[in-house]
Amino acid sequence: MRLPRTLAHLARASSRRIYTLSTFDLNHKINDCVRNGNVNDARKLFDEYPHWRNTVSWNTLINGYVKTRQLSEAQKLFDQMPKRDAVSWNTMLSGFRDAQNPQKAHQYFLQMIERGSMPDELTFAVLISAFLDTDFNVLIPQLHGLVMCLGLDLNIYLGSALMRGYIGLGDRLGFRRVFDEILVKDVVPCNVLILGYMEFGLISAAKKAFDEMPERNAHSWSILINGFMKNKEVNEARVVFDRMSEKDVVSWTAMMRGFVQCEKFMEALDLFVLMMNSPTRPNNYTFSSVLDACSGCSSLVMGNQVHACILKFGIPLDVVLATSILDMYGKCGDIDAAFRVFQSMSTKNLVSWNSIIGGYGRHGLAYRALEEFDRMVKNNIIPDEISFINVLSACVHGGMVKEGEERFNSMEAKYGIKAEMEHYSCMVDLYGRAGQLEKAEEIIKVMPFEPDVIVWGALLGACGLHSCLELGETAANRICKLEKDHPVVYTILSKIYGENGVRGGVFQLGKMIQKWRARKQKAGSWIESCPAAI
DNA sequence: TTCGGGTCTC
Repeated sequence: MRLPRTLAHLARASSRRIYTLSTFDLNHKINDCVRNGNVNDARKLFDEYPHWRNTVSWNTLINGYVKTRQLSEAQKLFDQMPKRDAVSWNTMLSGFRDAQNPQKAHQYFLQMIERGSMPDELTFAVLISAFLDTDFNVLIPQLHGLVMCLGLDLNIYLGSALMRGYIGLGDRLGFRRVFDEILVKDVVPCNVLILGYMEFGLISAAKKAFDEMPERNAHSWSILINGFMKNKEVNEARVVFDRMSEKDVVSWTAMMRGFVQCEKFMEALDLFVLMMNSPTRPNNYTFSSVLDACSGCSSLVMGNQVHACILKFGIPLDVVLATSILDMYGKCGDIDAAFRVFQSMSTKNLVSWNSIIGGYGRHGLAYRALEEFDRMVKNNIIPDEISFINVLSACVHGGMVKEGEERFNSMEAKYGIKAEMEHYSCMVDLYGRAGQLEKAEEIIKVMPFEPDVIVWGALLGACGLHSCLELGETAANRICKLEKDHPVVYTILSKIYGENGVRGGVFQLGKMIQKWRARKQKAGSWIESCPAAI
């Protein structure tokens, strides 16, 4: 028997109704899983109901993979999608941005246009943020032009990203023009305005912008503090910090970090103690800065306490924090502890290896430093210019001239790394200390830059060590031309004059010291802090 | 369903 016509209609209508409801439900459920970080559950739902999927389901799941850093899974899904919209492309772009892969972001953007998807404001916001601080940042003004051609709005997302783009390019006018052209502003572009002014050293403009803000949030205060610190205005930063009614972990950390950057290590540690007595709890960022402060004043006692504190708080030891700890031990004189931390790390990156190599070098264990360098290369980590600074200075302290020479020559030949001023000054130091002063002089002659104070200082130091009068005077003269009133110059020169029996020279130097009111430079050591730690 | 601004290691 056939169903009456009206009933059949009803059945079809209700099945359609169920169909749309279920797609809505499915997407909500997938989104809930993704928000809770359960991508696998989201995937199960996605696989279970293939007929209910629409583009939103695909996009949501792709976003789940992107957010959990499973880019290859995201890419697989993206390739299988029957129909991609701007959201799909934007999601992939944000994944490449988070993975710091501007090439891929660029490539996908071109594909997006080729395949006829229309980019929107967010596409450009994400793309610009992917290009920030990379070689691709030269494309940002072109993207800006494209935004204008397409007639897109300069909304708060796109506007803030563009402002940051121009800040990165050092384009003060472009940055300011974009701010003025943002149609409806909220607190974020105003914060970026302060950030930019501070970056360009326009402190009073930044202050004015801060004072005139219609509303402020935690970011505004931290940006201001950071800006003052960047411009070495420590006192101004402190005034702002003290004015803050609700200090959060970021503002505390920014303040400590600033003290460390201005080499005010004790102030940083004092602030840490204050923070521990406040309701705010430190995080891994805080501890990185505090450990840096411990290294700065070579206080193993404090360093040990901070390490214990990290364990007590149960802060997860990621690569960055573990590296900070090992670096602290290396700089505070406990190289064994540094190596234990290094060995215990399940993932090590280039910075971790550089840290341990630097630690061994600093302790005069040049062989160990070179061993670790070779072990690093074997582990498929490609050395950078800092690896070589550490390796070469290890050779300097270990007096390993031949090894140092070999490593220096391998830099460009093997790894394509151009030697910088620091590498050349290591070589001058290396030859100089070994008494090969002609070779040291030769390095200065062949280096492709105008030698700086450190290079001449290395040569002068070597001349002091080997009582070389003529070359010592040359080096001292060059240093005085570059930087007046350098106390070490007088100390070493008077030693050279004394040992060469040039009494007139000693007398003249005495007068010069009086004239410049130069004092013998103070020396520092971590030895005094060791016994307390044992 | 994609979303901007503040603190991290050599």
